[in-house]
Amino acid sequence: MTVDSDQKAPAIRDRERTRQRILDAAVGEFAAKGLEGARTDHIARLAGVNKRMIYHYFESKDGLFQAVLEKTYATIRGSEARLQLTSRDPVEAMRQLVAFSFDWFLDHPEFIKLLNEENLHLGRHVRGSRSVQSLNLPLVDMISELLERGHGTGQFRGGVDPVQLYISIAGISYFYFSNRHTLSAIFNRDLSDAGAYAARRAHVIDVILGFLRPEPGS
Amino acid sequence: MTVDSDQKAPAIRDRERTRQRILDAAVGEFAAKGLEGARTDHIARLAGVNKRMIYHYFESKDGLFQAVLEKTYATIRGSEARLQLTSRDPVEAMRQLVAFSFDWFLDHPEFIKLLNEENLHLGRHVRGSRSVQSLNLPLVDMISELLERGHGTGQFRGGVDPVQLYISIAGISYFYFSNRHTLSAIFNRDLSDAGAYAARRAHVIDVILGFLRPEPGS
DNA sequence: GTCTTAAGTAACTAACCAGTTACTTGTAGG
DNA sequence: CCTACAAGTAACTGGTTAGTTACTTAAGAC
Repeated sequence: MTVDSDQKAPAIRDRERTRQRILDAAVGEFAAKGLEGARTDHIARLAGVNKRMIYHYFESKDGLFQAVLEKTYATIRGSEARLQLTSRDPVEAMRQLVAFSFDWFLDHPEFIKLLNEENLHLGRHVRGSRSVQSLNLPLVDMISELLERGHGTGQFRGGVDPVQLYISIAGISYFYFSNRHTLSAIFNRDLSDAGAYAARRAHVIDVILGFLRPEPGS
Repeated sequence: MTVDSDQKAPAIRDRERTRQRILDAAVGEFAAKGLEGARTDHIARLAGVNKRMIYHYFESKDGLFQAVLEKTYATIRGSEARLQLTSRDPVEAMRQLVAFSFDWFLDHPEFIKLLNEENLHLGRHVRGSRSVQSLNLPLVDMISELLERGHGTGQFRGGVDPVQLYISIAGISYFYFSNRHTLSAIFNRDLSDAGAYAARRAHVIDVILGFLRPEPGS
């Protein structure tokens, strides 16, 4: 009877690996089914791990969901921090920033699903998380810097609150993706194909840059 | 033994009333707990109706959820149709339209919750609903008319797709409300008080009207 | 080597919940 | 009046599921 016969493979014990496998499986399951819809048995099976391990490492289903949120936030904040706005021109740099935000949602549908779910639950996991709240916000800092510099050169209007603008940049893309299914049904038009994405991307950039144009008088 | 003793009240049989009571209770329950989180027993108890009646009138939990969505959409479409843009000036009228959209989300938090839930489920109830798809879209028509008229007077830029603009107007407000809880945690700032609402409302109007200003050259 | 601790397992349970069954009762039409 | 049918009820069921128990086993410290 060798190790690779039909016997169970010898259990390799690796704290970090097991934790990571559970987390990866949970992201998909929670994004697809929501917090109540997700099944811990299914997550364990996907992760190739005994269900008991979820409770060993994350205490509860809610604990696991919180860990998933923390991981997701850490990932996007990391990418934001690494974002190099290659152009020194504020208008071009802002265009890149808005495009980055749009593309992130396009490439990370699970991010949207998880945030929706968390907000349906009134943000109780995020509120309980030191980790999420301690992450800094690279995009808001970049927006501040660009607004100031662009206003200095006369390319942007003044008096724009960077946090409001951040929410607008995120929201104008986010809503399209998060509500794609109901919007598609209402407009009887598939908003999920490449052509629709390209059109939306161009529009979103137009709106933000159009808004930021300086007042005629100033 | 009179009717108002501790005996059960005589069952009044009223198809429409019972249906309506179930529907009203279900809106609250689904908005608060989501599709999986909602409990049919709880809906029945809230409605003061036997649980069997849910299945009598709506066939299944999913059927009830679909009916709730249909009711919700019918309500907003009705309000949109009754919207009187009092100003003949396109800029003023657009301001009113954007404000209407913002205020609707503010006054109807359940609308946002239900749409989020439906999109988490890939819009399967909306897709199965003839009723939702047959509703026309008064706001899109109004936006079209305003865009055209405003471009004619030189107050608006040209070449704006009314459907894209509709999605932007909705999204820029919607995201703020739907993601209020996570945003509040991230910014460590309460976005749910009256002052925050007023600031957001002003910003949203600014963004849309700022975008719509005509190109300097044209 | 052995011993302690943490990783891992299989089987279980208590609670829950969507949907059903088998029934009673109010009411509108003739 | 009475009867046919729809409205309404109480109690139940079968399947599911988060979380637990009682246990075994790998691996690092000394």
